[in-house]
Amino acid sequence: MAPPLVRVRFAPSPTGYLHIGGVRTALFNWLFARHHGGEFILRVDDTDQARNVHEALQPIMDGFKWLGIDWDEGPGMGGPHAPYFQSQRSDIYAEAVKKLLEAGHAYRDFSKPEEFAAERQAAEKEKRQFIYSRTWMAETDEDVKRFEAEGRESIVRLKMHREGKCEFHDLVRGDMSFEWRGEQDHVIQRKDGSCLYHLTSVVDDGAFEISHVIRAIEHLPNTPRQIFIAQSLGLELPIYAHLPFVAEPGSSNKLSKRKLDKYLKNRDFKVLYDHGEKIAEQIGFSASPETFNPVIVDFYREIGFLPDAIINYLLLLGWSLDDKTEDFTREAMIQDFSLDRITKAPASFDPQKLMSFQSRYMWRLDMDEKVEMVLPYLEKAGFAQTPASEETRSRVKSILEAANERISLAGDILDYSEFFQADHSLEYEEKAFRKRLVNAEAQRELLVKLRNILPGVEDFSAEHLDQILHTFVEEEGVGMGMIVHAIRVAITGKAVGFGLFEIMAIIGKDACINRIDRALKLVDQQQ
RNA sequence: GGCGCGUUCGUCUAGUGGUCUAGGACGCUGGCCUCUCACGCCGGUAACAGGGGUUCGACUCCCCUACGCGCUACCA
Repeated sequence: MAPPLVRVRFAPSPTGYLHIGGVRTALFNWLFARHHGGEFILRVDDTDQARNVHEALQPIMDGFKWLGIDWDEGPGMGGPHAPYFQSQRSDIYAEAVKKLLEAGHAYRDFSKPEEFAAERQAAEKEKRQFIYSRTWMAETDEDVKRFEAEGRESIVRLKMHREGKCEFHDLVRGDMSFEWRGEQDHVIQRKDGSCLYHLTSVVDDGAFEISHVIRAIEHLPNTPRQIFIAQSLGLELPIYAHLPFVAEPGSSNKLSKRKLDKYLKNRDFKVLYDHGEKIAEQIGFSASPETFNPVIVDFYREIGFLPDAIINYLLLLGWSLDDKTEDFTREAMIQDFSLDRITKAPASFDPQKLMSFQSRYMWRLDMDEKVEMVLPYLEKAGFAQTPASEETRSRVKSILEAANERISLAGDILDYSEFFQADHSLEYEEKAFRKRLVNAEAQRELLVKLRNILPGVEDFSAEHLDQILHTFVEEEGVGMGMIVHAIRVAITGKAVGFGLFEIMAIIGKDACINRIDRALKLVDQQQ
């Protein structure tokens, strides 16, 4: 059976984390494949990895799975072109090098690193373009013997064209043209026999029958040398599409994991990070910058983001359908995606806009889904048993209904810990306590009066409490504001929150009374 | 240095020679709603990097400059 017309790949290095920019690249590949009914392949670029590949790959695969980006071939999936780890494909690369050597498109180079470097430096000093003299190029067996007799060791270099142009069409950039003479005789094989990126990448793209290479723009200048390799090997050229990179918030520098400290100086970025850190602290997650960092996908999963929100946001980072559509379901984005609507300029990562997608997606969730999302946070923070009791679930549901748009991240449920704390251990915000109770004698008196009618309230529902409170203020001849704040602070410890009647109903009659009594007692003690 | 890519509101973007006194979204902001906060609603702010062409007409085409970024590795 003929392979499908579209086969694309994403080739991560096993670094131990999934970078948000990488996700965007993978997403575009994935969408392109799904749109065309093609295949998306994951290949592991581990040619240069000393570390434990399996361990370093797991977070990347977990990240993709969480985001709903699935691959048709690759680690964990197998496929007709296995293995999908470059570290296990050395023989294939060695074979390709041999072929290149035999055809005269590559040569053994016996230069010593310092000799080569000296040539380069000389060129730089004279401000002329460096082109290797090929002094130590060995093309015959005699050459090899001679150089080896000198005790030299060899690597393999590409014997690049030195005239003419490399022309190709890029689906995002248009027609591209590079002078061949601008290319170096790149090394493709080290003296220990291991091969370098350009070689392995091209060989695998060929072997996997990759139809379209969709990757970040930093690879654009690499394309001529890769085309050279592919042509020299007699491979069919893939179609290229180079994506703009994802930039730092408010800058055109490429987003990098290493610069967290710097990003934290950006206000919006810091807000996001602090929001996450607050949640992480409460669930006892140790926030190491290696994994807990807004350029890494794990960060978002840990604090309760929705994969769909992240994907939707990333989709619009360098791509748009028209001048207004912003919300895309998976089906819609697969349906509408096309490479020709990709932007050419770098797109900077905007934490605020990401957050606005997240909020919208969160609000739209069904109540049951929301409860399930939020429960693990309460469990980790010690506010609920695992598994949560029916009582806890129904309380959580009430809170979520009342809190409504106030919860954007699943971890935000921890902002409402007052509903899970014991009456005697509730903490009061000092400022609110002073303003609404200690320094508010009239309000306090009203609070005492109200407290005394609460025991007689049979129906403690929000609707009924609404009535009771309104009747109360009417009879007292005061505004609602005179009583609401005092109650809120007394029973939640906080100055702000959602509707007071809902709060009272959720906390319940006994607890409300207990908390009011306790608050009043604390006021006495302070005076 | 050489080569390449890019440049519309603070940010993501729409715009492919006249419909652009440049549209949408996020943000910011004024007001309304209101028991606080949030939501919601109504309104506001704000951009074609600069200079030359081409053209009756340029955000759109060409050239130059500036700025940013990338490649120029026995990294990927």
